[in-house]
Amino acid sequence: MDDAAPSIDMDLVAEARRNWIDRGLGEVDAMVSATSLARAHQIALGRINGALADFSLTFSRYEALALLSFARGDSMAMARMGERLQVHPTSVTSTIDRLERDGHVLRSPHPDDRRATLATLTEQGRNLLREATAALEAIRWGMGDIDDRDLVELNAELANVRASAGDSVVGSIRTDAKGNSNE
Amino acid sequence: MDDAAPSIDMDLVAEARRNWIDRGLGEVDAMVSATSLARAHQIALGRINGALADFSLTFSRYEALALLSFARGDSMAMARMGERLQVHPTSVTSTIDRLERDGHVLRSPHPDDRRATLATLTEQGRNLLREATAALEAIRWGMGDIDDRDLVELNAELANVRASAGDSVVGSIRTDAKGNSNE
DNA sequence: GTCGAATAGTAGGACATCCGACTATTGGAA
DNA sequence: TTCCAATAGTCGGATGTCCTACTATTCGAC
Repeated sequence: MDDAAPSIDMDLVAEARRNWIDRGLGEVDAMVSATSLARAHQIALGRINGALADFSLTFSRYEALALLSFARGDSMAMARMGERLQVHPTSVTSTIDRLERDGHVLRSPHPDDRRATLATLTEQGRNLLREATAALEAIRWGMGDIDDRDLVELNAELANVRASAGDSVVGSIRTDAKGNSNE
Repeated sequence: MDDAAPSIDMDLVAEARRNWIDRGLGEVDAMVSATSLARAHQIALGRINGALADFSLTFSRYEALALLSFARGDSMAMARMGERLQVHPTSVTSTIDRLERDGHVLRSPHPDDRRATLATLTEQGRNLLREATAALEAIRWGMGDIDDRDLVELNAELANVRASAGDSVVGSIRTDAKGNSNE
């Protein structure tokens, strides 16, 4: 399981930890967490984008397609997409621009609010989404060979981070650190 | 502890999980992990960059400064920086460009290899790094109010992801899921 | 009803990141 | 010694993300 940048024969996170301790700096566990989180994200995202490259998609665009596919009529106002995807309105504009350029999405005026614009999944976009989803499943969404039990534990730990930011977190209620939650 | 984008009163990860199950799609735990990982990273990075904005720094530039501060002579060849930071050579060029522009780093020819360029921390860069580090400690590197025990558990779970990518992982050796490892 | 605050979308700019291509230099093989 | 592959750094281009600013529209207060 090697990918996402050839790894040096050294634990970069442990290296950072040692350097920090040597300097007598504080919040070492938090520093290590932030570092690990960034690296793990880089790894997973790299794998995901690698798999999606075969479809000329990126994770951002894939997420937008998936979101639309779950909406009534396969369409949604762009502002609402930004809320769901937790990105800035200008990022939605950018994402929809490219999806529309490639024929996966269509823009249309909102019937009840002339300020709003509806983004609608096209038939082509729906088909692409189906194929891309299969590809992501095939690579287990970039989570490597980690078994489901560990994934559930990981989710529980990550839920702490999300909860600390005020995110509503349900379903992943902290358990006995054995990972037997998720309704 | 609210920040990093006002949270909707709904667990977006749990929402995704439900949609996935409703469609009968597979690898749900992996999908949830990838989604949680992305969100947690977004939260932590947002807090970190928010704190660093007071110093006109970004996390990328901060990491480069910190890396140089750990090197002999506060300097390092750019290619080696790319290896340590796990980023593309062009990203190092970009990062050093801005750090040099702001007077935090200096470029100089490598004494033994005329192809290479050494990046060296300036006195100003060293001082800025010290202040920025204090600011990051103050916000616990974006990890919110999560206690150290949970952070160690989180690190252990994230180590699985890093290890799955071939990263050398030591120090964070999996424990009894109680988080009492780290050498 | 009218007017100002709030909302929706976009343009322009700054950053970070990757990729491919290109120049300069190094180093090992023939 | 010569020559080609590998390495170091940069440039240009594509994406994604955020911020600020601006236009258009909606909506609530007065």
